[in-house]
Amino acid sequence: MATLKKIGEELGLSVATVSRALNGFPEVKETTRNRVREAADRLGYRPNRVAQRLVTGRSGMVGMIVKIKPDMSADQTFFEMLTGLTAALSERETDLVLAVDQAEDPVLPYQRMLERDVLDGFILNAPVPDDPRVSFLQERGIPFVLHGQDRACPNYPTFGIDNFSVSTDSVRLLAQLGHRRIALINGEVSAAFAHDRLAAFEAAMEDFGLNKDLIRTGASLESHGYSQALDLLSAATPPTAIICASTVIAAGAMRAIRDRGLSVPGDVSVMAHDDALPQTRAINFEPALTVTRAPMRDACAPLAHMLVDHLNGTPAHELQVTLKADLIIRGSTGPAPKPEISDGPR
Amino acid sequence: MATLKKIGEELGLSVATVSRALNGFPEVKETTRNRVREAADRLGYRPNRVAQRLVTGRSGMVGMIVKIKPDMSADQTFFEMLTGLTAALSERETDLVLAVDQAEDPVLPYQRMLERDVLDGFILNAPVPDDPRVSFLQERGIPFVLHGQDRACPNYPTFGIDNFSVSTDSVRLLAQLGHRRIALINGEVSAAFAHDRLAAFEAAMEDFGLNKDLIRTGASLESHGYSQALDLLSAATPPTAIICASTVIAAGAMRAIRDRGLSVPGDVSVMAHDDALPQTRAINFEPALTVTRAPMRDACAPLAHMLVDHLNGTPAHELQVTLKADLIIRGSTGPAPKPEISDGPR
DNA sequence: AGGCAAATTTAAAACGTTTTGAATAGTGTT
DNA sequence: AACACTATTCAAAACGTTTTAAATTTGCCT
Repeated sequence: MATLKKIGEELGLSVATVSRALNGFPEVKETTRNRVREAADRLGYRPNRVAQRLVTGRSGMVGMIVKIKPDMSADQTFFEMLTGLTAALSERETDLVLAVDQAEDPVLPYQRMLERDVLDGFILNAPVPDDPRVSFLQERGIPFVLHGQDRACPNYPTFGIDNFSVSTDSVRLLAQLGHRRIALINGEVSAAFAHDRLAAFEAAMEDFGLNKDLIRTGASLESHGYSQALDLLSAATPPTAIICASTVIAAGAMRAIRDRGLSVPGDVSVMAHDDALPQTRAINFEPALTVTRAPMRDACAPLAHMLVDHLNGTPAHELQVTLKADLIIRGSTGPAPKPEISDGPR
Repeated sequence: MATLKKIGEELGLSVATVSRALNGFPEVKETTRNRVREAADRLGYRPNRVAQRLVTGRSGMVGMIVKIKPDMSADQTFFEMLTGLTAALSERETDLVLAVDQAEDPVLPYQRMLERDVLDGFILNAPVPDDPRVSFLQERGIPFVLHGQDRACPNYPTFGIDNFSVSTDSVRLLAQLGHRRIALINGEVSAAFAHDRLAAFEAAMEDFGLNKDLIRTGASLESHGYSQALDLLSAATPPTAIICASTVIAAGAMRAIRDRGLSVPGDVSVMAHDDALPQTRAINFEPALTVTRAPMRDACAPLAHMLVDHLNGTPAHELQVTLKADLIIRGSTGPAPKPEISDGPR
């Protein structure tokens, strides 16, 4: 293995100069820098990361803890995230150390990982409102970046989408199409994103003077979408439009609508939020699904770079990105069916 | 952070003694060792892994590359493996660095990972016959452990199951039950395990003087099991027993048998090899599935420990384990139906 | 008490890098 | 030719550990 010393001996230079030459310090003469670069290339020099880390006090590793479900499966997006994160982190000379969490206590695996290891920081995902992991890591001063959002004005880096606008845009679109009875089939409200979308849905419905009583919550499963939609449609005043928290739920909802002998969008408009799950593509729906869209995979690179930037000293308040979701109108939404007499407020 | 130096100053000892005391060297006096241990506990000492690695020349990280399918999903067992591996590796103070492989060239991701990083070794899984990754890593002297088997007499650590006995045991069981027409619905023969099971199936059938022409190969999918079984059963001389490469395939095969109006095991016996996939449990079949069994999860700890042992100098030939699969007889296998006239060799 | 071996401890080197403070080389001015 | 800069390079310390070789202490025997 070529080392700085070897390059120095080769050229009659000190290690200090060689180090600075390669790291782009301004005080080294250009001709020297070129000689050093040439020698480094020729000898196949690669900096010893372990030595770098010893002196800089950093480990070059960040942690992420995957929560798995009892059936040992994980989120559909997990591999996409993993791919994107490792790729982006490797650009910054950073490794991703993974652990799997089966514990009840959400902070325990983080605690264990900190004890065992020299991790520079964490990537946190799938936050719940007032996430205990956030306070845990903040108390100990461990840097992290949160995927999603938890508090309104956090003092830590976050990257997420504006879940309020997801609901607001959806409601506005449907209201403008003349829908009055708009249902929401939400995800688990224990998740922060669902919590925010619910609050925004209620607020938007109120803004438009609409009843906000058609709300269902549960897991992001096809079967949940199916059963909840079926239930909504069999009520005395069924919805004419359904907003689904995910394309998976939308798939179930559309199946329920068809089973009731109704059509999309003739009788019921359907839309969803689209995280771009590889298995359930909104474009492949029949008719193609109208969505608010913010692909999970777009979050990988920003998350990685924000965390490394934060480790390098960029203050948290410069590292807070909230993306607005795109609104993509396709065939699954249309004008509300002709209003019935009993529709309006009495 | 407490360091060796700090503990030494606290007790009036040199760092060398403190180091040796904590690492269990025999030449340090017991009373001293206890004083050091007490001080280390009291000060919350944790060895700086980066410093340890600098001096030992090891990084304390091993790599594993996950191959994902185009739909961004991975093997069903992946999370189970991940859980088991990280747990076992952490016992040996080793981290698992994960990368995701989407490349065509199987060695490219390994090359990239080696360039970028200071990895001590690799865990290789899902080998193909004459796996190019094996020769690649061997050429460069990178230690690794292979999950599964590739060659008959490898000179590297391996942990796998005896796929020959999987087929032999299955064929013997069915032959002893009087079956003459035994089919094999195999996995992709590109995988080493399927290749071995096929070879052993053919050999075993020959040993029993049976025709070995009822062989199908393909992906480990329910739909593959279904279509292949359906096809086999509609032949002129359908099988009376089907050996499936996995429980997933068996699920499809059993569905096909029922769709043909046949019963298990009355008309057709079904058995499979069981890697203990969490989603498809042999015990939950109706009737419960007879299997050769070797849970994937049992491989995690051995793989981890074998790799670390190998890194610590244990020679490869002491690190080669081939487990025999258990044969678990349940309700899906039974005596062959009454033989027809045309059965025997003419 | 003196001597010798064994038991225990120590100082120092090593790993490869970054960084501090000092030294040298180069340039232009008087 | 001496001076004052600035530009460039260097030696050495530091990070925290392991390990080698040497030094010290201890115990035992005469």
